[in-house]
Amino acid sequence: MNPIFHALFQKSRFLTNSLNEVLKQHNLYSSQWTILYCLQKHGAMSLTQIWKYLNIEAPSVTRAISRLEDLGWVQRVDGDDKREKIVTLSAMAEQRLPAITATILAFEAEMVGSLTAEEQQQFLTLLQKMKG
Amino acid sequence: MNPIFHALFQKSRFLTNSLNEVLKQHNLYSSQWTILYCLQKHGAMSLTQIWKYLNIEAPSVTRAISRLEDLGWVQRVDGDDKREKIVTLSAMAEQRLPAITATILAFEAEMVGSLTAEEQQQFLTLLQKMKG
DNA sequence: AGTATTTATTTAGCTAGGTAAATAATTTAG
DNA sequence: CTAAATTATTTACCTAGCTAAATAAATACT
Repeated sequence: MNPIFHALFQKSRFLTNSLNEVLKQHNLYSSQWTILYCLQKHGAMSLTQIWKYLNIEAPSVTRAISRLEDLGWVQRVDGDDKREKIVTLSAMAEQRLPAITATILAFEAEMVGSLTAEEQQQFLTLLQKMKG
Repeated sequence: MNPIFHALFQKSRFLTNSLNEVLKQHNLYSSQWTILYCLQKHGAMSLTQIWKYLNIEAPSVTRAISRLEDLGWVQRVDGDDKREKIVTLSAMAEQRLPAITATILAFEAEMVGSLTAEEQQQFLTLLQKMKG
């Protein structure tokens, strides 16, 4: 396997695992946090808006939202267009998200901390220059 | 989410999906190919050698090997140490792997082709410089 | 207005990773 | 030499992505 791909996949797995480790204290998984963060940033969103924004498929979002709803982090309500479901953060989520965001920011800072700001920018540029 | 992480996860997903697409013509999934490639490169390996080398957990390898065995790509034989199972490529795998490797190399070359050799090296260096 | 097409969501089922715990064989300690 | 600890693999079950197909509502066509 091309060493670039190998390293990229390894790093991706390592980072999600580490993120999950950090999120354990908040009883969350990384993909759940991704959705909560998205809702916090954009306000109420339909499922379609969420999966298009996160660039994952609809069924993955349906499942994640169902779980988050069971756990009390979000609510699903019918939209004016009765086909769509609008997802909103619960009061519990609004209350807890600041602390969670703080731990995430600390984690992210630590992870990329070994790179200078310039190197981080360089890395992003190269990543985006790759095909896809 | 930190844009570096976001971009890295997106790219990782995009690449595995693309790889799966390319491997469809050989009736393989990317993780299966990873193991076949590993065996081709190193010869017979025990399960433990495989999961340590690929840096994934043992149960993931057990499952993948079972599937590959069902499909006739590998055999599992008892080692001298009766606890361990040695995995070897089947004749079918030996016969087909060169063609598969060729399509993979073409795919990889296309994917990183938008970067110069120097940029590729730079990218790898930055990736490895990141924590983990 | 009534039918056909599109769109939003869900369901079912697949690969692919993870942890925790069970089992079986080997090695180590007393 | 036997009991305890370690090691290799497997099993069970979780998240997390995917595709294909089902369902229900809205829109477009004639």
